[in-house]
Amino acid sequence: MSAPVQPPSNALIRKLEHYTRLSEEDRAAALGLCGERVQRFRAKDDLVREGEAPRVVRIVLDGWACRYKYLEDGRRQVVGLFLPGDICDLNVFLLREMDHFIGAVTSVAVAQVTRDAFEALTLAHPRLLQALWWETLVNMAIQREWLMNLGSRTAFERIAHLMCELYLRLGAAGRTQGLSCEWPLTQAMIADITGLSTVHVNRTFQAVREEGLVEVRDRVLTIRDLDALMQAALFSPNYLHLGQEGRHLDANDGAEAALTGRG
Amino acid sequence: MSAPVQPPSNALIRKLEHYTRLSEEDRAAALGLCGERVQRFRAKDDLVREGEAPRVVRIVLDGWACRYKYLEDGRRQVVGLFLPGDICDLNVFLLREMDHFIGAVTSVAVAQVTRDAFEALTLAHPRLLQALWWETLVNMAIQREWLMNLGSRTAFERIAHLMCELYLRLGAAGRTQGLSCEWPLTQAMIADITGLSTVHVNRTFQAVREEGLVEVRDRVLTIRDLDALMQAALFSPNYLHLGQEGRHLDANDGAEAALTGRG
DNA sequence: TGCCCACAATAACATATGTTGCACATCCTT
DNA sequence: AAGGATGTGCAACATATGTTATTGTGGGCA
Repeated sequence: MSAPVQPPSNALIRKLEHYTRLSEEDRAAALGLCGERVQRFRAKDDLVREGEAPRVVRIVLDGWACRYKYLEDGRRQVVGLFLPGDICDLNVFLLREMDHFIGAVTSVAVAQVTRDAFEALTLAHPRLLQALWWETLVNMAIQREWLMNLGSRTAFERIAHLMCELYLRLGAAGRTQGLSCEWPLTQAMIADITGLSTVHVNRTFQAVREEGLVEVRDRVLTIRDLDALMQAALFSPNYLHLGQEGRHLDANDGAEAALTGRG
Repeated sequence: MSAPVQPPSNALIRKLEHYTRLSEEDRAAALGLCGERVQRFRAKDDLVREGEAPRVVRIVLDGWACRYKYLEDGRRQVVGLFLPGDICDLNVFLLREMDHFIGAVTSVAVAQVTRDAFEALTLAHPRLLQALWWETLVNMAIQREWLMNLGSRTAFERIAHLMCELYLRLGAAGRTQGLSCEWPLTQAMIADITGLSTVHVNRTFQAVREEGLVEVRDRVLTIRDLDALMQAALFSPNYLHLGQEGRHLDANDGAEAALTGRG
């Protein structure tokens, strides 16, 4: 119905090629997935609601989304962020009902792949399926690192760590420019991600800026000292599993270069 | 070499049948997986170390294990618990190196399935593979709920929630008796799971007991009032995705009955 | 028998983070 | 131009949780 979105370069493919080199056909197949039933949502709308029966696999083409849950008394926790190229859940349709919400952080475009379409495509392209499995494993690793964040890091470290992670993840999807990337997160949102109060996020966010580590202006984050930021966050990029092979080497791309910095 | 372990009833199969009814052949195939290269570890030994290249899929047959990570300065966080019947990571071998440790909590027996064996078996038994995918999705849901715990719940709620979760997970694996289950966790361990200090775990653990919600003696947890415990924890079992169909209905099994209690 | 070690318990105190409440921009709508 | 919504900044104060240190207990082991 609506015309498929063509992001500057396809974020999913770009990301998957951090894991493996895809053949021309695999790339075409991946592009096919991204062209399935593209739908747009406005910021703050829900793509998926708790209790629904999952029917499709969603791929974020553009914009940011998040997973979140509520406690009975209204406390809200964001338990995951989707950036361009991220897949909401391979094979979700095996579950009877969703245990959480997925909401749009910014306006987003998502491809919605039916079970049949998904199975047909991956059956024909085992290498692509393997790459999607890798994506799943990396997502699980990111969840684990978020547990580290909430369980063991201070407020300052959590916020700095979030910045490092998002910057590198966006870099892997080809969505950074030098040391800058979009930063659409409000402080209330950061509070729900980091498990802090908005007031404390405000205090701490300022501290990160005052240390000269980052700048934020017009919804754009610019990292002033990536090394220092990573150190302050106790950030180690290994959990992102962005290998060396098959990388796009943009002269201009700080995010990818940073990966070699530390083990 | 060593004789395959035969737990009272196979925890993996028992758990998978909460999702789907397996055919005789599927069950035999699952048992085959559990018989692969069985190895035993003593409590506190590591099964897997950070930085290693993952070669096999591990299935916990008996005993408890955990995933954990360190921050550079030594802070430790447990980011997951493996109970009997749990699978360490489907397809881990797609990753170049482990980003965390897996350690034995108690003495454990694990099956170690090579990539080839795994692929051969699941190729022949698509329904089993689907059940294993379900297992993976549930593990991701559990991770999300742990994020809720660390990000949004108080110390009291975290500990109560952990008890509810482990009791129900053990129940799904056929490892509970009435309202009791094994409880091998030291308070230091609980601290690393819940992101609290040992001192505060001690205080809070006592509070949970003094509220009359649970009792612990000789490494056995007995829940005195499951409903009240769940309420105090803001616990909702939906994220465990233990459906109604295909259940083993043991008269004696409080854990399964509890699932119907709330949505 | 005696020593050591792991684990639980407690006390006194320190502090990171939460809460309440308000002020002040900016931006959009009417 | 007014009004509301949304997001940031800030102050004063409250408290949940962390820290350090010590004690007691039981089990394993020489």
